[in-house]
Amino acid sequence: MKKTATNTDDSGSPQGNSLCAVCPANELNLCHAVIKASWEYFDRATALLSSSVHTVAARNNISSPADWHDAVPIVCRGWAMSAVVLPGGRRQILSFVLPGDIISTALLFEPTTDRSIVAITEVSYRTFNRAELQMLLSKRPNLLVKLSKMWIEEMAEVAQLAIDLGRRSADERVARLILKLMQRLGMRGMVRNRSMEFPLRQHHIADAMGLSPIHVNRLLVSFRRRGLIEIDRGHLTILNPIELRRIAGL
Amino acid sequence: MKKTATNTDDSGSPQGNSLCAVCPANELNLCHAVIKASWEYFDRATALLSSSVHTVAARNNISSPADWHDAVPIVCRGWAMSAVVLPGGRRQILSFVLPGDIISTALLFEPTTDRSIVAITEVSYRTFNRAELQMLLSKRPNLLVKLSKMWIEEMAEVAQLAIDLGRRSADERVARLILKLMQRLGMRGMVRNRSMEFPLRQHHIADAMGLSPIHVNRLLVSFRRRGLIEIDRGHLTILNPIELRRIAGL
DNA sequence: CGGATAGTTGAGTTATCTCAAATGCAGTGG
DNA sequence: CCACTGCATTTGAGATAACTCAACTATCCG
Repeated sequence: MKKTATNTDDSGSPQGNSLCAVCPANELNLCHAVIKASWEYFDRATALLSSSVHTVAARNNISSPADWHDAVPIVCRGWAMSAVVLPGGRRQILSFVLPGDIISTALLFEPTTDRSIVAITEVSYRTFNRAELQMLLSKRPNLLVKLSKMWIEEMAEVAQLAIDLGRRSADERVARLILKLMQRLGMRGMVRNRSMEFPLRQHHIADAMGLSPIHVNRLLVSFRRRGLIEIDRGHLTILNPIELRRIAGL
Repeated sequence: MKKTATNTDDSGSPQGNSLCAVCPANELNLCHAVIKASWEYFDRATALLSSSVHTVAARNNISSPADWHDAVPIVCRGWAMSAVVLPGGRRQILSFVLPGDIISTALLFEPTTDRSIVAITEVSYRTFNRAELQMLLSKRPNLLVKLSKMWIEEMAEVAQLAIDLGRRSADERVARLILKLMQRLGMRGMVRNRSMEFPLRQHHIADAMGLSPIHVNRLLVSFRRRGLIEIDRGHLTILNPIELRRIAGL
């Protein structure tokens, strides 16, 4: 657990090729944390906070349901997932955590969570002291408004998941997942030519969308045969966005 | 839209047989709002707020996705549901709103929501002025902590729904729904002898649990045949809680 | 009585799952 | 360089949970 004293990288706007204030240059390829409006504020503010950086190998746990967190973790690099494990080996992935995402907004207020956070790729994340963050929140009412928006958005995403799982077909779900991920990565400037990094295994898609991995396989094969997408060496390209959106019901 | 000026019913503690500070005696059979810790505070505070009472007949909309809300509604009496309608007539119920529930925590901060709120029974609800409520929040840091807990709980419920829909069998889901509703009503003192008011139609259960109404029917018939529950004239009784919990996976 | 809403039951269909086995691929160690 | 292991993907075959359609019954309410 290396600890960096204070973040000295507070160089200007986070857009374009500038680096994220949350992550020093040598740790981060792109700046993502800005994608949510709220983060503009955090970005400026976090330079004043103490934080520490951690790296976790693919497949390793970042946090378990029992763990106690005195710090709030934010992902700088890599993909993670937030999931719940049920008896019988069943698992439901509740969200994929992309660079710039706070791992769970609830951790801003509570030191524990009932979810497992697992790294999908190698993940670097930075943790901030909760007490300091809360202090910051109480001092700046603006921040609170932004936080509430962030929270509402997080809630809307889980609700959307419930809707997908409850009332949409397998095709629809998988198409939506792909489109959503591309949209989220797009906001981070991590999409080029409708192509994105795609480290998910088929069983991740299955556990996220409430399907069996075998069925996910057949769906993906079918999507490829129909010329909708292409998956190649960890990258996914959308070949026919119009048709894919139609299937997704958008 | 009748409007009552100020709530004059601020009589003592909300426990026991006393009446809820939020709802005057003649509108409410029992006091429920206290079940969440946060409401203890609201109860005392809301006597100072202006509010108005509305009544809506069963099946009628309380709010539509497009509606603009300057006020935050809280249910005093009756059951409602919060749902999203999809193309193709599909519908996902995201939560049942019971007496004492704020209709959606998000409405504290945002004037619109993407959900339909529909009365299941006749519903009385009271709306509070958002600006005043927010003022109150900013003045009392304690309230904010309570609010965050409330919010985390709401998030956990939606997440639990997603888990149920994604990774649990139909039996499991329906058993869990029944147990959860009884637990929630129990906290409000609305359960006697494992029996509760149960105004849900089978299609409500279906839309909440991502099933077809016919399948729900067969499940309920089977539950009854197995001596697990009894449904009679709008009341549901759990006859064999141990077995029902086993099916629910608890 | 009639009309609306809800519940029940049967029969047949289908989306999705489970089990099983084959293939490919990437890393490891001799 | 090869055998070996671990993981992911693919494909087949059969099972089943849940769905759809359709008809019948019950209940409520004006």
